[in-house]
Amino acid sequence: MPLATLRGVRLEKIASLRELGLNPFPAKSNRTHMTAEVTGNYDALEGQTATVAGRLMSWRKMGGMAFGNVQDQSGNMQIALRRGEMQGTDAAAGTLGFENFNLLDVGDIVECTGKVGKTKTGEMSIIADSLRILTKSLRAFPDKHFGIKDREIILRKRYIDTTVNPENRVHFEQISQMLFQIRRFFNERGFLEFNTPIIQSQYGGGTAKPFITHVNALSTDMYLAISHELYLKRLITAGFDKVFVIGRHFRNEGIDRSHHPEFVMLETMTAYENYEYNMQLIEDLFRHIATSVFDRTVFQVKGHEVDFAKVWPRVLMTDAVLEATGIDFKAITSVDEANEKLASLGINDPQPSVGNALVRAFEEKVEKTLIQPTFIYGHPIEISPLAKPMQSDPRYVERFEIFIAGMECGDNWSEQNDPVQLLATWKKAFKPEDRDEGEFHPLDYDFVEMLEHAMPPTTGIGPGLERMAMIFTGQEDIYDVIYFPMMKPLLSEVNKVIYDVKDEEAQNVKVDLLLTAEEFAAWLKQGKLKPRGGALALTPVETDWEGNKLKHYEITGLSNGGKVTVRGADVSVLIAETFPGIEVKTRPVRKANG
RNA sequence: GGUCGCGUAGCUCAACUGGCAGAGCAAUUGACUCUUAAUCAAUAGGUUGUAGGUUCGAUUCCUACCGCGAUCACCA
Repeated sequence: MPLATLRGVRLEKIASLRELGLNPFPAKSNRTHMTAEVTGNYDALEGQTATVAGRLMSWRKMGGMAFGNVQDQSGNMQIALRRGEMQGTDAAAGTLGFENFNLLDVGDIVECTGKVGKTKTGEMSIIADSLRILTKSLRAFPDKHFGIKDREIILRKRYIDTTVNPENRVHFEQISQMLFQIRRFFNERGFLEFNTPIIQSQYGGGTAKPFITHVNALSTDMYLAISHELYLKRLITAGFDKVFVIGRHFRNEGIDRSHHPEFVMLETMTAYENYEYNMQLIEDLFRHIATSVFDRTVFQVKGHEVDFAKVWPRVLMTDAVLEATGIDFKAITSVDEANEKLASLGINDPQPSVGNALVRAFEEKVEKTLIQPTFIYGHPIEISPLAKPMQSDPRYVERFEIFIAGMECGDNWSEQNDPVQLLATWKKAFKPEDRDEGEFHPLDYDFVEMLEHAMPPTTGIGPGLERMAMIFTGQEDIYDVIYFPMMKPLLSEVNKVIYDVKDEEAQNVKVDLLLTAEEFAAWLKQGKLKPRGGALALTPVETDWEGNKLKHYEITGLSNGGKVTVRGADVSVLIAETFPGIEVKTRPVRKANG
């Protein structure tokens, strides 16, 4: 039967319930017990009256007897209903009698009151005195035996998956517990939790492509946070010596099994300590989560057994590379020599500095071999503009990263608090054309001014919570530790029919259009594309495809609500001619890979 | 963004080399007072992701688009 027909049957049942005087969507339940409370305290509750409520997950009716299973947050238990021994349909009490059970469907939210008891087969059940429908469902859940396997449905409509397959709820509950235990861990150590801005006028504290947004009230472009670190440092200067944020981060970059554009990172700042303090702090944090949430220290991560009880080795990056490749980057003094050594490792990708070459060699030859939790420290200063140089060798900085099962799980350093040095490093690294390209963030003079008021010696850690969750819950895809992962918007054809969505309206749901210059001109002429507001944003994009430079234009603010990409010709003149009054904001040329 | 793969009933899956699109569950109707993937009988359910093309004939072959996945690049 088509979905729309199945739904029509349910709508008719709702009408029938109303004819019987029953409200298919009452406001309140009379629940007295969770299902796990009943099954867990059966001996104490046997014979007593209890009311459970939840989703009806299965339904077995046979003449004068019926059995169902009710699922709530705590678990699932059976309800047993017998004709003649339970209340009939009663508008005043809101109860549904046996004679109207054809109006009940699997998937409905129900409430059942009765005696706690066992059926003849010995299953703990509520022997029903009465049944109420608390919410009538309009759509059928997937088959309870085969469940839901379509990856797209699992990701787009996770509520279906975690209802039909309750075992998939478990690791999300554990992730919630992890958040609680992280807060407890830091609170117990005297840290204060702050909220820092997500919409920031400058993005800083890392190198990443930002999401750009616009604040109408201030008529200015702003950025979604790529990091919260610069705000934590302002708090340190303000005299809050131990602070942390569980912050949402947004990076407009690639998506894969360990990267998601929106993610959560724990960031801390501790004054009057250096990076060595943090090594101990994060080691303790992992151990605390392992024992408090999971009650063990050994975990299976990507097929490896990882033990968080052991002391984590601390290895200099140069030593790690030396051991793996025989190349001692400490002894290398010129870029050319470093690149020759790289080439000898089969890495034909010349780097701009000795430090970059070291990191390249490390990523290629060492990173994936680090299975047990390991600290790699002493990063080259070229890639660490915010960290303090090591006293023993100023080519390297007081910084460490954590690797577990070949995955980077945190980046941490002693913070550079010399404002003159920092500004010099920034100015050297910053190139205006790299702005918004993820190469380096813009110069933040407000931050430098803050440092000039003296920020005490400080250190911070920044483990990504999704990766931590993947390690502890055994998930190998970041999409499985994010309940609502990012998906392209989609309005299904069947929903267009059911909800009577007109094509023009549906077009608002579609995001991107790809048009040739001729098509674009035609669409403008036909009035298919019109500005939504008073301004349009135009971004020229230059694509380098095997040496051929191609150019296209991305326009946002036209009536389809998404991005219009036009190939082949400069459209700014055409737009200006078609909409004389419109303000066209031309953004800098963006470079993309072919 | 590149490359490769996938998309069939509400769900899980069939359909050989291009030849009448099928089954189980769910749904509807009926039987059944201890079932738990309840059982039994009957009925109904499809624009094969969308739009084109090739062909006497397309779920199958071709093109474009939409969505998802894998992988590479960038990044954490």
